[in-house]
Amino acid sequence: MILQYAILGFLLRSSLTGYQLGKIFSKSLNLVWVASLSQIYRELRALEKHGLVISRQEKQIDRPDKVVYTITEAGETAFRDWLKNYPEELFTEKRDEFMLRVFFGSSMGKDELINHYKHFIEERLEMKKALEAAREETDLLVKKSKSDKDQMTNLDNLSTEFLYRRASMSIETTLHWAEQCLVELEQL
Amino acid sequence: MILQYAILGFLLRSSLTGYQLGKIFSKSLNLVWVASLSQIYRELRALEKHGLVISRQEKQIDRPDKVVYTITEAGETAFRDWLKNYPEELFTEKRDEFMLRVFFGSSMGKDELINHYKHFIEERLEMKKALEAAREETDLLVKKSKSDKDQMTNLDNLSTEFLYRRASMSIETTLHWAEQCLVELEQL
DNA sequence: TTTATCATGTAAGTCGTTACATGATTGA
DNA sequence: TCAATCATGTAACGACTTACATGATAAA
Repeated sequence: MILQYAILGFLLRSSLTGYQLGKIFSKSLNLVWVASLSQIYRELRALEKHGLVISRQEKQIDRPDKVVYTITEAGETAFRDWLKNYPEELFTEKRDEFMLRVFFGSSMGKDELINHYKHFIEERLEMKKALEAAREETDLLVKKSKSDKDQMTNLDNLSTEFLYRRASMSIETTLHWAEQCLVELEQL
Repeated sequence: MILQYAILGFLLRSSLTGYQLGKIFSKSLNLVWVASLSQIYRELRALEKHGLVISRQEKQIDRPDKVVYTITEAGETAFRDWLKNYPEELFTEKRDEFMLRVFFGSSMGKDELINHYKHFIEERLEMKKALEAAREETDLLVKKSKSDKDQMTNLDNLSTEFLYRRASMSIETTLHWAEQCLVELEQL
């Protein structure tokens, strides 16, 4: 289960509660791998059953007690093994409702199809803005926490940059595609 | 359930068995929406329970009997309703193992990460070839079945063309991205 | 001779979402 | 005062995959 490795990857950096993991997922990994809280809680229990993480209860006065999970040596080994070996088959989901609608486009009228493309383009433009905002935010964080010399010299920041770049390029391409489709449809 | 609408969309063109639907899915819709046979059989039964399709048994001597499904008027209405309304939220899955690995790239060594990118690029190149082959095949089919005048003048062929174009542009962008990442990694 | 195709399905299990439950604190 | 956040989970359901089962024919 890939989600388990993602959790281990975060726990390798620091011990965390399920709730904190949920936050981290939605903030840093939302473009790449979505995970709901209840999923995270379940996988944490599964990981503990297999001895890849251990938990300890922490009492709190003002808030409910929390369960902090720490990666074990076995967990670190499992994570590193997974990470270093390129898999025979990469997990990539491909279920795209918009493309399905385009596929059945001839069952729509031309105007309906055009309407679909316009909506789609609007959405991508908003996604583009949201992505740029998120990117600037992480840039600020990096600048705050690192000296100028360190910037972009380590794998961590470079990988984050690559990730944003891919998301951005992907949206840009999709926009070009949709706009071109729209032009050709309207010429019809 | 979106899969049900996809099934209805095919049944609108002609009556089919579950097995035939499975073939059609893997041949024409594999880029867009994957569906396993057992899923298709189940959804066909669900559709029949709701009166959107009807089945009839057909006896065969040489082969096992088959169950042919036909769309009903209610089914056609349901499909057209779904198709004409752009949804508040498009279903798009985003769980990408490679990006997850890139995200945790700093937990790998630089060489391992480079190795990952090289594998990834290899795979995309193969996907590109496979896509071009599939495209030529459908082009041939279209030329066989249609006169020159009809070509690219109807929504059906145009939508198919759009679909391939998107897949092709997407692979191309991914390739550029990965190659650029590789260059920057190796400069490090 | 073995593999692929035709044709149907069941069963078990995994993965994922949504709803429910509790209850204090903090900010608008 | 209301919503949001912190913090933990359970329960139920829905979607999807994989393995199993059967058994004929035709092509490599």
